[in-house]
Amino acid sequence: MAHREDSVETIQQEMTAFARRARATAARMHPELSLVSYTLLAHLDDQQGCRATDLAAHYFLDKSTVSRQIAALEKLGFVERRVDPEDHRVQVLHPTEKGDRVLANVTASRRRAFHERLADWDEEDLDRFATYLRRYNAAQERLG
Amino acid sequence: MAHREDSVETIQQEMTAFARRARATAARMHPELSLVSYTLLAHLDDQQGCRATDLAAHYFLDKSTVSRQIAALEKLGFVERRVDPEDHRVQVLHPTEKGDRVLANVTASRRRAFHERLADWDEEDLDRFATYLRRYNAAQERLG
DNA sequence: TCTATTGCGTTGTACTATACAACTACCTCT
DNA sequence: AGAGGTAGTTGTATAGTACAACGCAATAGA
Repeated sequence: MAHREDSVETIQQEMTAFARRARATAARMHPELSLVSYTLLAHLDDQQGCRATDLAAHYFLDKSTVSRQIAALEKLGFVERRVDPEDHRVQVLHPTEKGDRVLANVTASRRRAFHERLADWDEEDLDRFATYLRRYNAAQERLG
Repeated sequence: MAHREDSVETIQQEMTAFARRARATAARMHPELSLVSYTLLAHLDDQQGCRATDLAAHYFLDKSTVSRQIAALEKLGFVERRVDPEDHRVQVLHPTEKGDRVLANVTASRRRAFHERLADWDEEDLDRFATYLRRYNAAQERLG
C-alpha cells in the first residue's frame, strides 16, 4: 500500500525532473537541431516523407507550429517540399541530403549520450526499463 | 549485443517522446500552475523557503528566469518574499497560504493522473520503474 | 577606513516554441 | 456552379528561457 504510493511518487518526481530538463539538455548537446526539429526531421526520414498535417496530428502540434518548424528546417536546407501533383494543396516533405547528414550526426550523438548514461546497466535492466517506458507512454497516450 | 542496442534505442525514443509532450500535457491538465512554476513552488514548500539563487542552482536555470518566475508567482499571490535581516541582498521565498492551497490541489491532481496511468501495474513493476528512473536521472546529472 | 571585488536580484533584449484565429488556395460533392 | 471541407501560411499573443548590463549590499584587502 504505502509502497505502491511511494513508487508512484518517485515516478512522478523523476519524470517531472526529466521533462523539465530535457529540452535544455538537448539544446546544449545538439545546437544544430532542437528536440522538436530533430523529431520532425527523423519522422520524415522514417516515413520516407509525409505532410505537415500528418506531423501535426502525430505529435499533437498545431499546424501553424509545424508550418513554422518546417519553414525553419527548409531555410536551413534540411527539408524540401514536393507539391503533390494529384492534389495541389498538399506538400510532401522530405529530408534533403544535407538534412539526412545532419540527422545522422545528431542521431549518432544522441545515441552515444544515451549509451554513455546507460553504460553500466546490464542487459536485463535495459530491457525492462525500455518496456516500462513504452508501457508508460502508451498509457499516457491512451488517457490523454 | 543487438539486444542492448535495441533497448537503448527504445529508451531514447520513449524518453524523447515523453519530453516533447510533457509540458503541454501538464499545461493542459493544470492551467493554474505550469510545470516550472509547480516545481519551484513545490521546492519552496519542501525546503521551508529558500533563495532565488538556490532555485536557479538546483534547477540549472538562469537567475533572471527564476526572478521572473517568482515575480509571476508573487503576482498570483502564491509566493511571498522575506528580506533576510542578516543580509539585505537576500530574499527568502515562501509559499503563501494561497500558494500552499494551489500547490496541494495541483499535487493531488498530478498524483491522481499518475496513479491512473499506472493503475494496472503491479507493485514490483512500479518499484523497478521508479528505481530505473532514479538511476537514469542520476546518471544524466552526473554526465551533464 | 576606504576601496575593490563578489554575491543577489532585476531589467532590457532577444529568441524559440507554442496556440488560436483569420486567411488563401485548392479540392470534392451535390 | 456553389457549398463546404482540407492544406498550409500568416498575424498575434503568450510562456519560458538565456545573456548582458545594471544597482545595491556585503565583505575582504590595503
